[in-house]
Amino acid sequence: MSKIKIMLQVSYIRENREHVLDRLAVKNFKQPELVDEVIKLDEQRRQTQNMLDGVSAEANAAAKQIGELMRTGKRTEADAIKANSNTWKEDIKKLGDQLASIEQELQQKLVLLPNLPHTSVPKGITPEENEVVLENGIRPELPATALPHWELASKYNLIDFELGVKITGAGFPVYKGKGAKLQRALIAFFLDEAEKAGYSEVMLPLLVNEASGFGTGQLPDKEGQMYYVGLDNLYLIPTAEVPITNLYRDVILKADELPVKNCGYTPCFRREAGSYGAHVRGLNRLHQFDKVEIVQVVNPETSYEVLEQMSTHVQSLLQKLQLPYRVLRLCGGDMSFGSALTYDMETWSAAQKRWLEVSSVSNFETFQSTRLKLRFRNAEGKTQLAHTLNGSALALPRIVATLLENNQTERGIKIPEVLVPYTKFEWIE
RNA sequence: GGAGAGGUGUCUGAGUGGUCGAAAGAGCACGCCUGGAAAGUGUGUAUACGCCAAAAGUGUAUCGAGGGUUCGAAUCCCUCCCUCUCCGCCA
Repeated sequence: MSKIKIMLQVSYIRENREHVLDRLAVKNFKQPELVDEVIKLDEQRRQTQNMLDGVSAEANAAAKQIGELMRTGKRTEADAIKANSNTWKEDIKKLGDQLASIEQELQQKLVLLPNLPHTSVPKGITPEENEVVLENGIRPELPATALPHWELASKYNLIDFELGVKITGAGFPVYKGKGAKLQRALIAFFLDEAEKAGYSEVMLPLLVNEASGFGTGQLPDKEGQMYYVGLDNLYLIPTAEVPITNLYRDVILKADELPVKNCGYTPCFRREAGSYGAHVRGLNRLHQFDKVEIVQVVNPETSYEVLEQMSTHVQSLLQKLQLPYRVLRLCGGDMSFGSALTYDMETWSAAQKRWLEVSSVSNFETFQSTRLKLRFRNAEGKTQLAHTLNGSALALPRIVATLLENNQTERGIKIPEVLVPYTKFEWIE
């Protein structure tokens, strides 16, 4: 297993110490002292390498000389130089070990540093401090007899949660009849829309290796959130982001290959350890769910523009489904470890009377590309880290939840027009 | 699961101890040739980390990973990982 090194960002930290500290504070980062520790270790690293390089250069030159002398038969002179070799060897070994352990320590600290938030990220710690960017659509007023989606699911025989418990456990629903068809319709609809927006579809492995987990930042940070297949040392993907983005691990793209735009449908598996209670009923929080993901690899100059485009795309889906939604700009404390700026899209669940997160669109800037070693050749012909972005477009369960709840009528549940060509039925009765 | 083969640069592929960061070809880039293209032809074409204000330059490391032998390792030895082929099983 090759070690994933993320040294690429060290020089940035060294040269922008104040800015790094300033940004980390917005993310409410608890160990700012790590920054100075990293800078100090990097200093030691460079010193040590300098010494090591010097000794190695001497030893290399001597070895070359010995070769020359041996060829011309001057054995005595060769032996004289050989006498020095032990000292070099010891020094090289010693300095090499030292360098390795410094690098390892540096590496361990570096992975503890979250990505720096963008300047537009609001300060804040709790979800309540997220900034509402916009709200769109009309929240339906339902009669008092309106049912939450889990009751609708059972009334119309769409989803069987108990059967899922029997065959697997809680959080693994069984979709039946029109419930199953609705899943398939949504997946096809989302993929078609993504394709129209220029994303090319990929179908992917649902299990990934350790290197992939590190590449997108799930490891080591969120190890406990992934299902792990110990026998083969593989992880079930928590999102298609992982296999899609890792397609570009260890890749140097040509400038004209950017932007890379991919979409993919996969089931997603999340252990969701520790989240139980009133808010996880029905489809609100699952261990397995379906999602269409969009991913872009772009030139850093355009990444924020692209983030807006992706946000617009996700919103267009919600508009077409006629679901009331709002867009949040996450505050520093609520953002994920690797993100520089995240928009969350939430739909209004009219029976539960609360907002449900259905998408999260993020710009990771170079956080992932550093780990992935994902670069492109810029106009000057030099390699440069690309920016990566991804977003859900969309995750199904909460869409289904709001769709069932908001569209319930006395006759049954009305399917949004855009979906009818996919479901081939207009009503769930 | 059993047996065998193998992992070299963007790719194919040579290389069994020094002159090897690595032949040759393909691809790609730029130039010449051409009315234009093809063909032909010339040149260039890995990455990271140091040193240097920077460019130029230069040092070090990297031939799956790690360790060992040696003055010197792509090449020899050990361990691990991965891929392929055949057999078995199988959607």
